[in-house]
Amino acid sequence: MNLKELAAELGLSQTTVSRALNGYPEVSEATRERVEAAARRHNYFPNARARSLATGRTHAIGHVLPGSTKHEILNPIFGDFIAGASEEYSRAGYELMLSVVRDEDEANAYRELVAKGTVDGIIVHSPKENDERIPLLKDIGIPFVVHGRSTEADTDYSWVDVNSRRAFHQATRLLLDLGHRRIGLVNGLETGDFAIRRRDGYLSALEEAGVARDGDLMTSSEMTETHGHEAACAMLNLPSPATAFICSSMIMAIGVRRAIHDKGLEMGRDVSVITYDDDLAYLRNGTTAPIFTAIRSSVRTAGRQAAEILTSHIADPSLPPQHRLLEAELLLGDSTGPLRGQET
Amino acid sequence: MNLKELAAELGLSQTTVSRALNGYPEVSEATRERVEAAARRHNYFPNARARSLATGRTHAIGHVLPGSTKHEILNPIFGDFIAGASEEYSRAGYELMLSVVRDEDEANAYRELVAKGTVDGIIVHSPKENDERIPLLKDIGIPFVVHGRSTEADTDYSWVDVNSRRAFHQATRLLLDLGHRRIGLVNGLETGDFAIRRRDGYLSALEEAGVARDGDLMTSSEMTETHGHEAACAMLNLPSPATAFICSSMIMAIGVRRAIHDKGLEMGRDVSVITYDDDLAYLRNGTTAPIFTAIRSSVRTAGRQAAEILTSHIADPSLPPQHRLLEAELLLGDSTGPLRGQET
DNA sequence: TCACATCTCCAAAGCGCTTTGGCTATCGAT
DNA sequence: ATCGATAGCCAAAGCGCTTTGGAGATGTGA
Repeated sequence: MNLKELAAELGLSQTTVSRALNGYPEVSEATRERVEAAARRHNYFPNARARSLATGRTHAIGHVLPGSTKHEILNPIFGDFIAGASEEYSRAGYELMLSVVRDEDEANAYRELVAKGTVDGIIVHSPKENDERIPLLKDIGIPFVVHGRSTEADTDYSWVDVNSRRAFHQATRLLLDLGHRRIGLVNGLETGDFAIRRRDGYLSALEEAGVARDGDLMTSSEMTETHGHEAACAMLNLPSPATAFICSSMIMAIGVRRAIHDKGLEMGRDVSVITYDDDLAYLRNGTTAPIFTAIRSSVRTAGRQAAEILTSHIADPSLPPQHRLLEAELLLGDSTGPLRGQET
Repeated sequence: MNLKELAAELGLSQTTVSRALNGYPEVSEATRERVEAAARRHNYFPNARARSLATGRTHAIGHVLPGSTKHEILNPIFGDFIAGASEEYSRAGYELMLSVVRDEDEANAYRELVAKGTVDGIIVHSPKENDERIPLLKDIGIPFVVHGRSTEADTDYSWVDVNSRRAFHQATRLLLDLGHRRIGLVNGLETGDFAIRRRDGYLSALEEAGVARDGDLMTSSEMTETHGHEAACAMLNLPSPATAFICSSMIMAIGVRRAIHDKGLEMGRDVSVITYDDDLAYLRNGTTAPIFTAIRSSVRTAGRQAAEILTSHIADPSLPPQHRLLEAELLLGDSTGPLRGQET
């Protein structure tokens, strides 16, 4: 069933039917109702491609992710992020187009997406330091929102990000206050901009406390359970072992916990752990009380907010870039305690 | 830059330019090269909406997921599944459209997707027992592939699935052979069809061994770490406690492992654990040797295969439904051992 | 030289919608 | 009775592409 057929059946012109369904005022209430009833009856929906050809708007948002190569892993927070974004998309009537692209093709992927006219806006995932995609998208001139920020980018653009510098500063500070001096940082890949901010927060807290940094207590790798385990094992076997850890994700923290157990130690009593917690639906940090002491910020919320900013910019391209800096909350769980030996 | 402009610049008709770019034979090699060079130079890509309006094909695949409500969690395997599917999509020139839909809207979502003409085919995720979406999609008449199967559906349709009945049978059998009789099943929600098959495999192995089923040793819940932990705690505290566990996902197994440690026991020595392993990129079961004894099947492979079937059906709708039954492999790790007490 | 393929290209229609620029009928005001 | 405004509708153009049905140029064999 298409517009022409529907109009024919109603004995109306296509113009009138179209206007009736799109809520234009120059059609009487009576015929509007008649049209709407017929549309429902025939399960009529205007063809999206035809509509977007006519209007020039696609009502679709592109999400481009790196990760089709074997070596790249698909970020596990992505699921929750789009779940949040989808809340806004379904409200505002947008579709979500997903492209998983090899890193080296990414710039082309954006150009192509825009040239082909498949999307009205783009969400940029996991920006790198001084990410070249930002000037590229500015150049192309399509609305976009970055999940995270790219330091040193000198242009202004919209982003949604967590104040992870502050969060990691705060977490490190807590461990320092508990007496810990050998604090291991189990970070994600420091090609990602957010990982760099986290490290900065960690380092600045150490510096404030007059604790020297130690390269042996800092690792950076893909955020998997096994990497967390390996990193913690190494740090626990140092001549002067780590007594506390800060992890960049729950999954890594789980690996760290395993390393602590392997060593015959107990988390919270012998070794303290604080983890960053994206509040993922399938990886909750305890149901009632938190298990890990954690710096938490919902990535689902971030997704929703990014989508909100983007749809508002598509609706009104003259809007200035918007920023949302989400503050993570520090939740005390059972995985932290005072430095052992100090209490005796 | 659009076709008209490009044609004007080349002094050719739109027809010729279009044919040149689409590889039709009725254009000379010389002009084809000239056209292709100009297209590259101007970064020209045919507008996808216009093309699909003209051809009737959208070159897009729809993935519909339940999960926009607070209570539903987005399946964490989804990321890897689409990473696999995307390999095929980018090869075959398809886009991926994602809809996250509330459960009650799902039937409508499919109808709308098709009526709007936004996709050429659909991948159905997490089918339920006797899922009504299958007859619905057959009725609508759009190519689709189901990830998983829906038992008792009397119609034939394309699917990709793991032989999880056999896998769970085999895993249970191994534990029985090791002497275990109190084997806990920590299953996913048994509204999902795959969870039912897994339970069936577990039960049939028990029955073959003449071991009576025990409701206290079987749980079914969302596949989260905390649910795994809770389930295992309860089963370890039974008057006649579990001595072994079979888990439906790595994440649950991690929760089970935590419960075992909480109890002061050691996994592999005191209590055995076998887990199902989707081979997720961010949750590898060890890098070199497996940590958990596991039944493994790559969900990324499943995604790729589902996409392959779907694109082939779109290319030739007369093809009969296709099925891929993937066999999981049982990998021995350190989490299993003979029943304690029997060895003495 | 002519008839007939064969190459290479083109004009125009059409995909299903929105939107511009009318046109007609009605009604209140003059 | 006339005029202008307004409400309600419509015909047709146009979005950017593909594809049908030729048309002209060139080559081939009789």
